[in-house]
Amino acid sequence: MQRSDAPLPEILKRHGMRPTRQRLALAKLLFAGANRHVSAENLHEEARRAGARVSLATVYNTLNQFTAVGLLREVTVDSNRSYFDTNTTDHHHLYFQDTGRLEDLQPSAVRIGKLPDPPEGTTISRVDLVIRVTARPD
Amino acid sequence: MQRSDAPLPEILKRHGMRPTRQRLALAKLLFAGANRHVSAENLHEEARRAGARVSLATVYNTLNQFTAVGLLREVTVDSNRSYFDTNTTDHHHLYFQDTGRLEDLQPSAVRIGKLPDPPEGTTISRVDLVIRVTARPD
DNA sequence: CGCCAATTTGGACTTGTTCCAAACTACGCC
DNA sequence: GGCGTAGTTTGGAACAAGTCCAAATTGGCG
Repeated sequence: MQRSDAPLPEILKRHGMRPTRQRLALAKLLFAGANRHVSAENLHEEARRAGARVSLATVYNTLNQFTAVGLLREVTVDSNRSYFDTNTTDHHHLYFQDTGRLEDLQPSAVRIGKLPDPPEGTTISRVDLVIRVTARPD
Repeated sequence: MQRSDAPLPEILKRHGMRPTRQRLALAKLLFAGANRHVSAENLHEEARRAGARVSLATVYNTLNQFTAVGLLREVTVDSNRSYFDTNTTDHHHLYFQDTGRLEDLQPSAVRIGKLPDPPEGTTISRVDLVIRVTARPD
């Protein structure tokens, strides 16, 4: 399930970024397969294991850039680590508090029946819903 | 709008904590008035201004203890700072991305029409919904 | 090919939070 | 009311995530 049929270098250029070796390696990990949720450390480690020479600083830079241009979305579920989601379409999350695992929910799994109007002078930029679950005790 | 009619020392004891000078001072700031959202730094600064001699470490300890016994709830809206909410009843949040301000929503302001069943072996511990707003551009 | 702006990088730095061992204190007991 | 002790507080060290920076590298255009 590829995000787009365009080759990765094209996608990067289209968003005003040079297709460097590092960015391509990270983009490949992020976008080649199914949707994913990654942290910086997490992706860095994976890139190294895959043989890519990428510094942690570059992983941070790249994740932030990808997020800025809309290729990724940042998900805030844990106050001491950032997660990035390759699924930028409208959807919500399931968070396993015990393991830190984060999963997408089908958009159809949740229906929000009513929302307040945003305060005067503001617009809603996003509505995030997170279902936190723990192992059932027994 | 006080949380409970019991005096603060009683509330602390009831939760297995000694009513120390520091905890009382912080509890007073947190629970004496309307519901609030605080960060550790934030509350520490306020306590000092109010003349309480409390170390930052104690503020962290206290916030964590209060949260553990259910006097506070942690709200995750910003991945590099923890917020604590004195309102522990069921409700959702409005977050002003520009200013970092966090507000409670009336429980009635949001209706969640449908939720998925939790995965086998897990139970839902909490459902958090955050409406993120920004200043309307113009 | 060669140049220059964009990018990458290691390491220093910052910020939020926890840890720790020593000093302090609430409180039950006599 | 003093005492003893377990619970608490504290400053500072330690930690972890993330950003900054100046130097080195590299992609892309002429």
